[in-house]
Amino acid sequence: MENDPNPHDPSSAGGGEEAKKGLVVLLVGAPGSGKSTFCNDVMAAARRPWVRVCQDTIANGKQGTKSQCLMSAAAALKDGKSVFIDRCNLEQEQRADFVKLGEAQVAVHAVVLDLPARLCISRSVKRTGHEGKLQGGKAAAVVNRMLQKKELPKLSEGFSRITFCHSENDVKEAVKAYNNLGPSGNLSAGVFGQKNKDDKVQLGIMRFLKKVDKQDQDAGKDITSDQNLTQANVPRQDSIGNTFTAELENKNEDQGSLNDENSSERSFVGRSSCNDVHTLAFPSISTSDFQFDLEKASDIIVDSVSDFLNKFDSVRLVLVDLSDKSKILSLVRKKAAKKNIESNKFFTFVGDITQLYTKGNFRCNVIANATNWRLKPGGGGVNAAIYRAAGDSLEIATKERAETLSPGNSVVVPLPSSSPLHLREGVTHVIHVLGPNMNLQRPNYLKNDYVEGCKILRDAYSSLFENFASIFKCQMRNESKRSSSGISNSQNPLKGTTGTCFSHSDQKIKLEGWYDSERNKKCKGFPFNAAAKEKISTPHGGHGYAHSETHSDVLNWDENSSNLTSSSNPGLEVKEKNCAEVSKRTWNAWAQALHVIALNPEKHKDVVMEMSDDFVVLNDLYPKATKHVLVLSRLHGLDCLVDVHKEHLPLLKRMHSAGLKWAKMFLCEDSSLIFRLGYHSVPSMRQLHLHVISQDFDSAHLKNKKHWNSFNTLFFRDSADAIKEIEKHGVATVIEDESLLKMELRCHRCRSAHPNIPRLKSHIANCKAPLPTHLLHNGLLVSAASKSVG
DNA sequence: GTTCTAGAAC
DNA sequence: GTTCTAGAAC
Repeated sequence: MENDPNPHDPSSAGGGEEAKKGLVVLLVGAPGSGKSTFCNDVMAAARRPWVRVCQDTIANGKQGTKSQCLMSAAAALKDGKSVFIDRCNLEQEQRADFVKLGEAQVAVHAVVLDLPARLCISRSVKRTGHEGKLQGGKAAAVVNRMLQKKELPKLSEGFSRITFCHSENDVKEAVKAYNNLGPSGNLSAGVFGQKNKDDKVQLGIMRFLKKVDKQDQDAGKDITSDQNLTQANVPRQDSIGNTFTAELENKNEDQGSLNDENSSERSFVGRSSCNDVHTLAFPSISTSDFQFDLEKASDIIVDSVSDFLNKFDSVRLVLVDLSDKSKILSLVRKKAAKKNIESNKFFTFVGDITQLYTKGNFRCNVIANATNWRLKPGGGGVNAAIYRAAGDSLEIATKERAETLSPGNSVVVPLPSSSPLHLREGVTHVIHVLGPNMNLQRPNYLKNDYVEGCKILRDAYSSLFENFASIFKCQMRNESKRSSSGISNSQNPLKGTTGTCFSHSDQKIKLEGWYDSERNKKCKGFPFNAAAKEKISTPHGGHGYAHSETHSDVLNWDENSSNLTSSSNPGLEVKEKNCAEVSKRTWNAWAQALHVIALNPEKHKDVVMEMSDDFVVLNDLYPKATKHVLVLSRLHGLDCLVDVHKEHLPLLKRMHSAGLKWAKMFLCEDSSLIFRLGYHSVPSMRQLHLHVISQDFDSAHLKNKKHWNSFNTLFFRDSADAIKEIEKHGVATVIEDESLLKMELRCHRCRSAHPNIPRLKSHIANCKAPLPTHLLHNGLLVSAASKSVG
């Protein structure tokens, strides 16, 4: 091979030892962007041997495959030549294997021919005799479709140099640079010529959100035009551009551009479409007048926000500060980025919390007030500003609910519709919250006791967020009762928590009355005292979400009875009914397959990998990941998780251990795998079965939204959590809301949203973000590093 | 659970 | 024209 000069290469004779150092240059551009012309122009007057690898001609002049291109390129490199990869390379996934050609021995460059779409289309439409047979009318549609998928290359993909060309002149300059490159020379590393990298990204999310005018999608338009976008779709952008600073730019620097789409969504949503999303704006608690340490406070904010957002979808939290030089905002931004907090759900905002809508065009239906223990107006800062802006009605409404507040607590006050803050800003509730005080001039001074201080600050944020949740939970329940069609998924922020009305404010606070009469009737009967403790073993009455385990210790929920459920809870009534339906459910013939195997495993030795008296292990017939096995209970009558009670705990633990053992065995074969063990809330197949599934989700059998969401929403109940809950309450919380299966498609690592399964799959194949902290920290994953779970 | 397919979306 | 989803049938 080494002595087989490539016929495409005019200078394949090679050079001395130095000339053996090749270079890989990936051209990136739509059809018609001039990739082949670029290669030809460089090669016509090159000072080093080049090979052009073109997929359209690689198979004896005909269209070939990607692997043929890879082989041809590798051979040329081995021969000491430099290689142009002349294919569109518009998506990261398409580029990845070519980048690997470098293997640290050879520099890999990208030249991006990012010319106007209109120009590419007109060239493609006009040309005849194109190598890839892409010409004429068909070309316009193809170019447009390809450009929609465009992901601009990043250095983090493995390129040492990226040159962006936006005009014919830029192209000429780039040709010249590569022309002049001597046999042993190299061009300096870095990104050159990039402009306005968000152009396409904004378009992407606009399309995703179906906000782009139909005509903009027509073939002849320059779809990268920023002007079109803003004029057509983002009215009033100017009025808010200066104040809205939802900027977590450092987040996931090395992830694919779809994550960038998420960043765009963050600001887009903030501008115009958060009216229908429950949004809480809150100031930093205790860091101003109460002089709490900013570093510690920012850690607590980020942790609390992260915990909360893990529990709910379609809700937003906004940390607000008046100053654009705010230290707390910048600390939180930095830490939120580091923690991979979902950037479309958590924002920072520079501005006046009482004028978010009128000055910032940013609608928040709930705002938090960092108040004083007497819940009185005045003092200064946020408290004074909110009382002033809300008028007397806030003071009156507050008095009706509570007289005082102790540190670490909060109280919800519905804002009368006559309040200027309600009328003008659309704020429906104010949540007063009191944090720890480190200022000796103020009451409850903690004398620099940061152990106690941090605990109280965590409690304060937990209480604040729980109270925020209680507002939309009660509203939703009411809506769902009013509407026979139920709650649409897009507006349902619940991630499956058991519906409860709760408050974390002081005992004397009046809890009824802040929601409307119908809800009131339902919620009034809810026990707020220790009596509820006895009812915790009520079937399906456990807490809603595994994360609350940690909170419950801190907040002593049993004492407050705030998150307990009982049969008087409307959310629970619905739930119990559903559970009854599930247990009585009839199973179709196709759903009996596992049941049949469980009862007679010896007749299915072809599929059964391990057999014991009470379970069998088998490969999932349609695995949704590289490794996906089922640990199948053999107990008759135990069909799904809602059937499981305390007496089944030994069985559940044995199944868990078996699952763990198989995961560890797979890890010995491939240490890069990571496993999760759990149950589907509502299984499709009869007979209790535990899924042991690797988190790559790399499988052709993973085909639709239901497949994805059944493993990546609260529909999937981690085995370790289920066991803990059954130990504690006698039953496991089961999220029977099937709308979970219809949720938007989000990457299980970085939480970026994707419009369809193929796009999601190509993203997850490359996403390097860590798995969610609640899985990592609660021992719910089995990896080579941990090799343990639960 | 899967397969098939009409029709929507691109 | 191709891709993708979602609902029906099994």
